[in-house]
Amino acid sequence: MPPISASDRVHLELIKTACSNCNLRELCLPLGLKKEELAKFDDLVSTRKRIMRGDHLYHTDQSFDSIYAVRSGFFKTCVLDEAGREQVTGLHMTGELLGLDGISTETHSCNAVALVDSEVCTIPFSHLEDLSREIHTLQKHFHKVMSREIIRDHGVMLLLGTMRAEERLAAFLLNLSQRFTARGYSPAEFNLRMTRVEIGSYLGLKLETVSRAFSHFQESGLIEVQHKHIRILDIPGLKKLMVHQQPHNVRKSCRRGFL
Amino acid sequence: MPPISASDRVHLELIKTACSNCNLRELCLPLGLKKEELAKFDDLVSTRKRIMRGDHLYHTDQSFDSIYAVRSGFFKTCVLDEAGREQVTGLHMTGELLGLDGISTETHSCNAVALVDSEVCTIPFSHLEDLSREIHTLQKHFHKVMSREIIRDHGVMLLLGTMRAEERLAAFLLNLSQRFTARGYSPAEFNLRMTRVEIGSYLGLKLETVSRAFSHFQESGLIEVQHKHIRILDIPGLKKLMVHQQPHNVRKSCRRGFL
DNA sequence: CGCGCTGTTGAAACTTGTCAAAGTTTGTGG
DNA sequence: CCACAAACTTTGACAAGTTTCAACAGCGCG
Repeated sequence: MPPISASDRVHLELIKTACSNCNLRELCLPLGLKKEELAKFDDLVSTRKRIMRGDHLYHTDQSFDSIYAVRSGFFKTCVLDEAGREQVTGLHMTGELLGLDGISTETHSCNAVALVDSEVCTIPFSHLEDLSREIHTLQKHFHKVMSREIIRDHGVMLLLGTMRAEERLAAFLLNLSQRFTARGYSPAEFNLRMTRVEIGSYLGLKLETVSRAFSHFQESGLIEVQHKHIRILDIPGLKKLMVHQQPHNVRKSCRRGFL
Repeated sequence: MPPISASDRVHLELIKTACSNCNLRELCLPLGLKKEELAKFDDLVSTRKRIMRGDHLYHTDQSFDSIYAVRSGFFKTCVLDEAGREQVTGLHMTGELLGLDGISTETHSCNAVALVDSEVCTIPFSHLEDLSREIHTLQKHFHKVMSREIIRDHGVMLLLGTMRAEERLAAFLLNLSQRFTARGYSPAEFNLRMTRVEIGSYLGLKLETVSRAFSHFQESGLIEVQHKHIRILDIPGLKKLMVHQQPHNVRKSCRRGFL
């Protein structure tokens, strides 16, 4: 929690808060807006917020009024059950939207935690609804974003429901790789921002299993692991793992992509 | 596939298609609409469709233009991976919306299959978007429905990621019970519309495991099973299973509900 | 009436989880 | 800037849970 200097910084950065000159425009909510529409959108997204590593952007049961776009950094969202078991439901990087879970009950139903020092743009939801009644494109795009989240969730269900440990980790790495690529980073080399426990929680595995799978991938020459730093050496090899590794239930037609 | 009589039936039923006198109004999309708004909504939802048991309402890769409200019957949605493994992503009963997955890419990303003879109301999506720009309440409610779907998905992830077989089945039965109750049916007694394979696919288990869990619940006096007919004898007992059955990782605070 | 589909049950195999110990990294405070 | 503690990771051995394989029972349909 930065105490005094924070407000200074916020002032400084308000200048850049305008979506119209944000380099994430193409990944983020204002995608496809015309110049004058974008100007209206700029008014909507007026505040930016800094979240320090380990801090919550919001908690379960906290009242909902805004969604957030990740401006920089990395977040996890997770739910807890009655027994205190945690399930990581998503890992969110720049340009992605957080908080959609809160719309339904006007109360957040998961926790959003920064995995590194991060910044988010706050989008007051009722304003977004107002504006999306005006701007066709915005309405459409927002619906698509929500729908995309549902599709992503289905991919995770497929992963959790049908894949074995190493397939899950392969799918996870390929998915990260693809998302880093979309953001202009290397597809093959990146730093994990989360711990083995968190990866395990996302993939429905224990940390030891995750660790063993990493080690095994390394032995197989598929990747190089050094703690949180990953270099993927053989993308096709990882992909093959996902299709071939299962024992013997090859049926029917083949369809959807992973994750 | 009903060949000739179908069109007759459709005619007959068009009379009742109006949402304004549909008894599912309170569960379905037009929830909360005023009288005159409801009239507009009636125009939107003009066609109803019959889907016979085992038939698809839509397929993966089919182009998207409408969402559907289940008027009667029971559906599953499922995704297939490259290897042909199926994951059931949802089981949908009356009043629930199908097809939200298609909004994102304007192509469906899962299969929707009727588990019994069913009827759906077709809601052309672009019309829905038009109307929800006019009718505030509709816009808000639609967003809530999508958000609720995301929350449901998180619950399934929690189930798949953290629960053991019997906990999953207990959660599943309690969830069904609750949804039947919301529709005015008995909380304790119902017929499963899906096979053990489908239950297993939804819960990330093999059919044998599902079968064994059913048998075990019966031995424990928690339920009575006769093929697809289920009678729940001990709801609190099932709930206890979900919290107590895990070995020994009780930590932290407790929060979210199941499924 | 029998064939196929669905469901049940048992035994063995396999995958992942659990427990434990030791090694590594990171962050903090001196 | 180093040292130490805490957090994280790796690895092994063993246990537990789930899947696999197989055989059989029940129901429904032609």
